[in-house]
Amino acid sequence: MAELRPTIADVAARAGVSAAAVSFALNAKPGVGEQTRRRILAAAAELGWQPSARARSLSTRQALALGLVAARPPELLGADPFFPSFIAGVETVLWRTKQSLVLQVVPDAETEEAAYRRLAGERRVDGVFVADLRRDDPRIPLLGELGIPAVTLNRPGGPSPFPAVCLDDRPGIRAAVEHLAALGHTRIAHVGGPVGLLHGVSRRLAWEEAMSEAGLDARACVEADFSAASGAAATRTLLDLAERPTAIVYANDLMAVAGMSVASERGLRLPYDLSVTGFDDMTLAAHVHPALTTVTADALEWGRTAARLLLGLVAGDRPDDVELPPGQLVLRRSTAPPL
Amino acid sequence: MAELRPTIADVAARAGVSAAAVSFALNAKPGVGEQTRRRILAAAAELGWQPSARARSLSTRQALALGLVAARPPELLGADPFFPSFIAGVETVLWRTKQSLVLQVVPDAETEEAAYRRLAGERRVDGVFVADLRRDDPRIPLLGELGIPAVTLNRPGGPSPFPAVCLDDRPGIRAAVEHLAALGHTRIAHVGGPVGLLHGVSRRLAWEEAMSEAGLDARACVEADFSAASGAAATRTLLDLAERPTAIVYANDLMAVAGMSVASERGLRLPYDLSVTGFDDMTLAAHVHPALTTVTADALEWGRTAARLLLGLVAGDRPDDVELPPGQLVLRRSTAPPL
DNA sequence: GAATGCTGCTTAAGCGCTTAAGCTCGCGCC
DNA sequence: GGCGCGAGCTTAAGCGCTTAAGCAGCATTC
Repeated sequence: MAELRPTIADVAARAGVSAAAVSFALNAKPGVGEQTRRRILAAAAELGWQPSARARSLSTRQALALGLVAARPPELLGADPFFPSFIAGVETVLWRTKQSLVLQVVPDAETEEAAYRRLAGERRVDGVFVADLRRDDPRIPLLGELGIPAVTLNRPGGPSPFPAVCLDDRPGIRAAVEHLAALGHTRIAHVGGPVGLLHGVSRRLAWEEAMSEAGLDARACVEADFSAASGAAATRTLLDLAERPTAIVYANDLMAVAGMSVASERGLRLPYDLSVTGFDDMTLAAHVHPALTTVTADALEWGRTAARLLLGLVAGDRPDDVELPPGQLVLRRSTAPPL
Repeated sequence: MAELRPTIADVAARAGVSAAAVSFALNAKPGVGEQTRRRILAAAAELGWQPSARARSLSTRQALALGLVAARPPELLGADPFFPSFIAGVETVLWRTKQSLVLQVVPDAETEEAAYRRLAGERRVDGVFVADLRRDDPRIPLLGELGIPAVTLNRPGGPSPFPAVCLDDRPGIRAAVEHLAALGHTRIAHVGGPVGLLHGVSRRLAWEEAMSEAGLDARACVEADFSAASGAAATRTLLDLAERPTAIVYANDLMAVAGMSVASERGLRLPYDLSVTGFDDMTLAAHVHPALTTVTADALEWGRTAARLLLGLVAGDRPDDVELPPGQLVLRRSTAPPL
């Protein structure tokens, strides 16, 4: 019923040329006269022909696709605004180059490795993005061994053969601490991400540094895992402290929002009894009460840049690392001088 | 430097057989002796050979991939917990079948159409998921014309050649209204999604029906767009009403959380001055203050089921629509009798 | 006027698989 | 002993493109 979709041969026949000529015309290669080229393009349009990506990629040895594997438990994946925005950024550039994004969501780190092996082994993608870097991340050597181009989000701790797109989260955290210190806070706690994750520790270290520079004691720190539940739990721990903090710097917005709720629940009035800062500036941050003072993180731009870099790498460039402008502290209502 | 990856010919040579035999052995087809099969598999393992997905799909005429196009503005994409969870569900089943997911994120409905055309035209995917159905959704005829298998999330309004995976959101909304009415509320407002979206109107209609069944007046309704900002704005409108509602049923959690913040900001004490319900049960819902009474929506399971259905369809089945169990109202602290 | 070079095509091979068809055994059977 | 037959392979074609190499025709060049 539905007739087979046209192939390059059909287009060639209709335009009265060989298949090779069609290919040349389509890819804007020299060797086809202007007249003929137009005739071919017209024929292609009339037949509604689009070259088959599979045939193309078999003969060009390119997948014309990039891969992203997200190793997060499903519930965190849904809550965290990072991936969707990053992906949206990636897509804006892939769209233009007619490439596509192959996404793999896996529950844990073991499956993650298998996912990379598969993506590379089956040659489904020309390159991959590496997010959520861990300490001594096993993916770096793995990808090196698999021989697949990759771009890392931020620089891994050890040596890496891959270019990185970096967004320094330290200035934002420092700014938050400085802001709180300037308001008069002295007991500023931190709820961090997992120390296994590089951006977990980097935010924590930035907090410690800024604290010591401000001459403050940097001991009130709880490790959490970026989830709302863990943020709430960490907040309870901190609020139970004998010397209760008057401000908490959270490593992401999600935990900050959960923490604010815990504080409210305990009858603390925000921001007077407790000041709070987040990180990410997720859209909801501006719409909680009090609106959350946080640090922006342009995941969209991160995605765009990473995509451009990876495409370049795949095309044979030797791109340098790129440093994105660090996030800005945006002041809202969740911070105030301590009572 | 990195030697070329092995092809089926290398494996065949090493095992001392023809390429065809390797193919048979790999795909568990008859016609290869047990001995030989083992020898082939061993050779493949030694070389670390994996069949190239491109070559495979060219010759089998299958992309071995499914497509999902998400047409949402990037900021909403990031905030909404639906897509990530849905995708995670899809992936759990695709992982086993060695298929992959091709994701396209596009900013608007026009680009969306082009995205489907491209996915189908380039034959990058064997089938697509259709989410966020609209009234008289143009994608239904489009996909029919493109001749690509599809599965819709919920049933489109008009006739559709495609099977649907349905999750009825009406019982949840009705339960919310009934719960509020039972608590003694009479002025129960609704903040709905865009009427252009089927699940926007279906939730609204469910609210209206439940209201009229409870003998209540169903006029306090504001259309929003599922975003936090729009939820906040809608809430302001409602709270400005001469006859201020004592309860608001939101069409999703994000708007509900934003609405709660608006109410707090105005000095209303939740849930006493205003009861609130959400929809989706995003993880954050349990961690706001007061914890949000909402309706569960198992996006993960939705993804799993849709993936199975689509794989079946692609394989030539004629699957029936499947009806998922409707979401449950989960009672938390954001609802209470009116003062 | 033959050699040279370009332009604008065509031919043919190849990408790495799948699969229909064919071939070669060894075996049972009459 | 010849025959058919199935099991276990191999051969070869084909999937729909790309691209190196070839070739015809014509304009230049000396």
